[in-house]
Amino acid sequence: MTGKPRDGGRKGFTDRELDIMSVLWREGSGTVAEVRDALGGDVGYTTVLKMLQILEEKEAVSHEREGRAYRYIPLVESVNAGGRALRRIVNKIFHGSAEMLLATLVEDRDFSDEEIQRMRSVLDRAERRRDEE
Amino acid sequence: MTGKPRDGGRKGFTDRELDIMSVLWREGSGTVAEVRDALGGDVGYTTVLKMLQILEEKEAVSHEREGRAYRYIPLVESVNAGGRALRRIVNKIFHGSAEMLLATLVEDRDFSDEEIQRMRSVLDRAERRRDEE
DNA sequence: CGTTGTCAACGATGACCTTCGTAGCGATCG
DNA sequence: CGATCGCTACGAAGGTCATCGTTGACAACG
Repeated sequence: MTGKPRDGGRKGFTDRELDIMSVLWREGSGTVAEVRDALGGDVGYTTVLKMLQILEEKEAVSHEREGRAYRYIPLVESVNAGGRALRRIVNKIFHGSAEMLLATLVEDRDFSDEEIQRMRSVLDRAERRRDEE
Repeated sequence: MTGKPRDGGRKGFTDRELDIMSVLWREGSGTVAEVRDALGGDVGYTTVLKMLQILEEKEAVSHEREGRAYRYIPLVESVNAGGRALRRIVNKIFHGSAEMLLATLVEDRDFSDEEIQRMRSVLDRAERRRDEE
């Protein structure tokens, strides 16, 4: 009857936590009020504050004083969080097949030619990187 | 002080739930004992049963009798769950950029030439699908 | 027929998530 | 100066998650 241990660091974000991290990644940093505004203002001020304090306890963000308020700064990088999340999905849902993942992604949404071209370039770069070593 | 409502259907899976759904997707179906074995046997029988009952309550699986036991069958398809999870990630972490997502994916792991070729084919198909309509 | 083993149902437990109410503190306004 | 405002700190409330103990059925073994 243990429940899960508090994630002292490293794993994943819950929905609300991800909402908040998303704002910080996009803006670079944010005070409580700024984050709350970016979320549309439909959550209470103290709720956002509490989430930020919990995220700090998990070492996902830190803060520095700015006037009377705190400015919160992400410590975890979005690319790292994204890599973890993608690994989880490709393993648990697509049985390790990146091809199936990509197929699901492109079928899910209509991408422009430019987007598809850029994705192709990503694959080209990956291949070139492979070849030259 | 509300907490989140129990997800009566549709959204996402928690870690353990995903472990279990992953087994059912891979095997097609499973009894409690089969799922438990597939997970490595390091969780209690009643834990697995309970999770399956919760998943059934969420309408992610159903069951039919098989001898004295129940056989659980996934109702949610992996591709749908994958699509939802990918949308969440691309929006919240990669700010809507599928290119960034793909770049993170291919940098995270070393793919073989065959895998990269297959991913390229996925993009080709997507483009062809776009052109012919 | 009693013991043993497999199985589903139920309830409890402990940790966490998300939401706020309330309080305290300093600055600003009137 | 007193009221108010913006801010952080504290803690509680109600819900989920993940785990399992216990119970009761039922069948198979000896």
